[in-house]
Formats: sequence, C-alpha cells, structure tokens
Amino acid sequence: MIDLRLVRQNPDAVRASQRARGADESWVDALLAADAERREVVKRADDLRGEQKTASQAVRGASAEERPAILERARLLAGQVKEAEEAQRAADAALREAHLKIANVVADEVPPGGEDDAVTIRTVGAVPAYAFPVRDHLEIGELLGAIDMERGAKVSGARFYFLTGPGALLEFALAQLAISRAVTAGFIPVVAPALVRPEAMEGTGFLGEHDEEVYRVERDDLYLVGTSEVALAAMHSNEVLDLSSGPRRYAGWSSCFRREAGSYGKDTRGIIRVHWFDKVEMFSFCPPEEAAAEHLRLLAWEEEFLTALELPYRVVDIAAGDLGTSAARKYDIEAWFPSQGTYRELTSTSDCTTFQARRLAIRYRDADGKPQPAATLNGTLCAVARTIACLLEVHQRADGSVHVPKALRPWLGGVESLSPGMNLAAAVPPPTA
RNA sequence: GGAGGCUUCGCCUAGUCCGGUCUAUGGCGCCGCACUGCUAAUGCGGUUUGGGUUAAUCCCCAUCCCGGGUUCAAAUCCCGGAGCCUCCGCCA
Repeated sequence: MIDLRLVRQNPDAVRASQRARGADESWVDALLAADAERREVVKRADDLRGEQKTASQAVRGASAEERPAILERARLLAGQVKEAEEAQRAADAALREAHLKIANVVADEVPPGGEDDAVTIRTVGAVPAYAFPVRDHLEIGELLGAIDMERGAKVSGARFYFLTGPGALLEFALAQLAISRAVTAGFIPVVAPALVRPEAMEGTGFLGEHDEEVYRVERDDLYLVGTSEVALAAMHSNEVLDLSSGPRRYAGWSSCFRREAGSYGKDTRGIIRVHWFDKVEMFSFCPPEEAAAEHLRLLAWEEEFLTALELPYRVVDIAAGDLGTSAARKYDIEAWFPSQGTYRELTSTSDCTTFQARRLAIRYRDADGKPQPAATLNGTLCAVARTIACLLEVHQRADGSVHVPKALRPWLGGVESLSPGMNLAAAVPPPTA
C-alpha cells in the first residue's frame, strides 16, 4: 500500500498516478475521506478508553458506600467504549479497503500510455539470419525429443508439457548457470515454497485485480505462487532487516503457476505461455533512496545473463498503464524469436518501492535508528521454459541440431550442440571440474 | 491424523494457578554520561512498536503470538485460530 502521509500532503501526486495508470482518481478522495473519518473515530475511542480506565481504577479503592455509584458510572462508560470501538473497527476496515484499492505511485520517468506504449531503451545483439526455413521451438523440441506437449495435455491439460531428454538437461543447465552467476554476484540462493498463505499473496499485491491469475488450494486456504517473488518478499514480513551493509539480495528457485485466464488463443503453441514453469528470481531489499539504482543493477544482471546465452534482445521501459499493482517502474527484456519475427518478453524487473514492504511490515533502521519501510525489487533471472523456447529457436541449425552457448556448456558435459538422437550421457556435467 | 507442552517490549527471562498502580521483573546486548594513560572493569541514566495530538516537546490510546468473549477491570479466566517443541501413527 502507498504511504498515507503522501496522500495527505500531496494528494495531487497520487491522483496523477492514478490517471497515468488509467485508474479511478476519485479513489484518492475516498481514501482521504476514510482517513479523516478514522482519525475522528479513533480520537473519540481513545478519549473514552482513557476515562473508563480511570473509572475502573477508582473501583478498587472505593469504600463500600461509594462503590455502587462508581461501578454504575464505570459500567456506563464500558458500554460507550464498546460502541466507540465498534465504530473504530468499522472505520479501520473502511480505511484499509480504500487504501488497498490504490496501486503504487508511478515513478515520474515512466512513459505514459498502455500496453502498446512501452519505450525501447536499447536493442542489443544482431538479429540472426537463417539460410533455411526456420522452425519454431516446438518443432525443434520435438525433433530433439526435448518437449512433449501432447502427453503434457493428456496428463495435466492444455498449457502443460513434459521436458524430456535434452529438454530436461537444458532446464537443469539453465538453473545451474543462473544460480551460479547469481551467487557469484553476491545473491543468497534460496529454494522457496510454491504454496503460500493468503497474507503472502495479498502482501505482494497479487490478490487485487489479478486474482483471476492465481491458483487457489481452497481446502487448505493456500495459494500456488505465480513467481517466487511472493515467498521471497513474505520471507521477511514482520521483521526489521539490517541493511547497513547494503541491499539484501536473494536468488530464489521455485515452480510458478499461472491460470492464464483471459489469454485463450494467445501463444497456444509450445511452451511460451504455460500454466507451470520453473524460474530463478532475483529479489532485493534496500533503503528506498537506493531503490532506483538497485533496479538498474537487477536489469544489468538480466542483460548479462541473456548475453551469456548469446540471445539478441531489447530492453523496454513499461508504460504506466501496463505496470503491475506493486510496481512504480518496470523494465522488460524481450528476446528475439525467429519463428515469430519479433521480440518477446523473457524477463521483467520491477521496483516496488515501499509498496509491498508496507503491507508485509518489512522494515529496516534508518540513520536515526528508526524502523522504516524498506524498498523491495524483483527481477527474473531465468524463466526456464520460455528461455528454452528462445534458445532452441535462436540457436537452431538446418539439420535440426541446436548450438549450445559457451556459458551453458559446463553444465551440459561440454557439448557444443544438441542434436536428434544424441547420446545424453555425454551431456551431463562431468563428475570432476 | 491422535496426545501433551509452549509463545511476554532485539535475545533470554519473572509474572499466568488465585484478574486490580503489570503504567510488565531481572539479565545480556545497545546508546549516553561519569570515573580512568588507552582499552577493560565499575557506577548512574536511557533503550518495544504502532496510532492520535503537536511547530516540536509534553501528553493520551493501544500493544504480553493473532482474533473473539466474560468483567467496572484481562499478560492472567473462557472460546476459536496460527506457530514452535515432544511422543504416537502415517509417509518421499
């Protein structure tokens, strides 16, 4: 949730943000009204509680004669307090509801517009030319025996898949590469739970307008995460972090689950858009004033990873209307998909400023030693399924084999390419380094 | 799934049986001051987190895992929930 003090002191900034997102700016005034109402009600309840407290203290020392009158007054006050507290509860709930409705305040530099108004910041790597008709990733995956969609559908339904043989080895190789690069950069590797409580889901902002996207396990009141961001953010909920020696950074591995409601007909072929995939996610806690710089660092790590995979890409600055609830700013990296002749999203990094931390009560001590909400940031290091799809396409050859980027070879037994009918035993890391 | 125990202001802890200056005890840690060649030790003082109010201080309210309830009054009694531990059962 956003900072209430900002809403009080500069409501116009919040209204402007709502406008930029294409959201209702009258919600800001509703929030202000709820805030004013709550403060009034709280004051009344506080005063009454104070009076009642004094009255009940008096009961103790009262003589037998005084006692009935004092008790009578205390009883009367107790009734009033009860009413006042009920009013306070209602006002608190109303404020919270109004507060939760408002998405994070958009950063000033964010481009205006919606989904189609992302601004390309830079394009890196040459788009490859092929002297043969290109295949899409599924054709290549099937030739290699790497992807089995039909059986995925048989077992689990549409948008599920099996990774088999070289496909499965690729998944592990990418995971190893991503984690080892992250650890080298100072991230703490984490294997995170994929099922979380409602508080974690709500705290990260995924239960608002996006709850259609989320799988819910009703029987146990748990949710399947769509990204390990959820577990990583909630990991330090209700804690005061020590950030004096710099940002706290995690590289989390988990499976991710998405209902993909409303995406019927989009990307129905292959493993670009699926209900389940595995992902290495970067997550960072830092003081708010460092967040923008940290955001650029996450972006840089993402770019370095794609460069290591020898994938051409472009970086886009997402427009205000296309930002997630928690994000103040977001960069996507889109990599080249030859079969589609276009760039498609491969990673995404968001600066959530203090929005998530406020909901989850994640704080740090500022220079004065006061606990303050921390900033949280997240960024994809490697969304495995989609990365495999991109790799297969970009690095395909006429004979159906696929070039293995140098960075990935140590995790694939040193092989330089994957080819149909290959000896899998040659493509696992050797027992000694 | 069954039985029992536990959860107190950073950490440890007293208090809970039997409700009332608990406005929560003590230790450790931390901060300040004093003393002292330096450090250490010692002494004194301070040290939960929110909300309200304020120019700021003061002050007020809440806070003993969370949510309800009983009562004039709840850390303490009752109900529900969460987490941790032990044992049994089951299980990769």
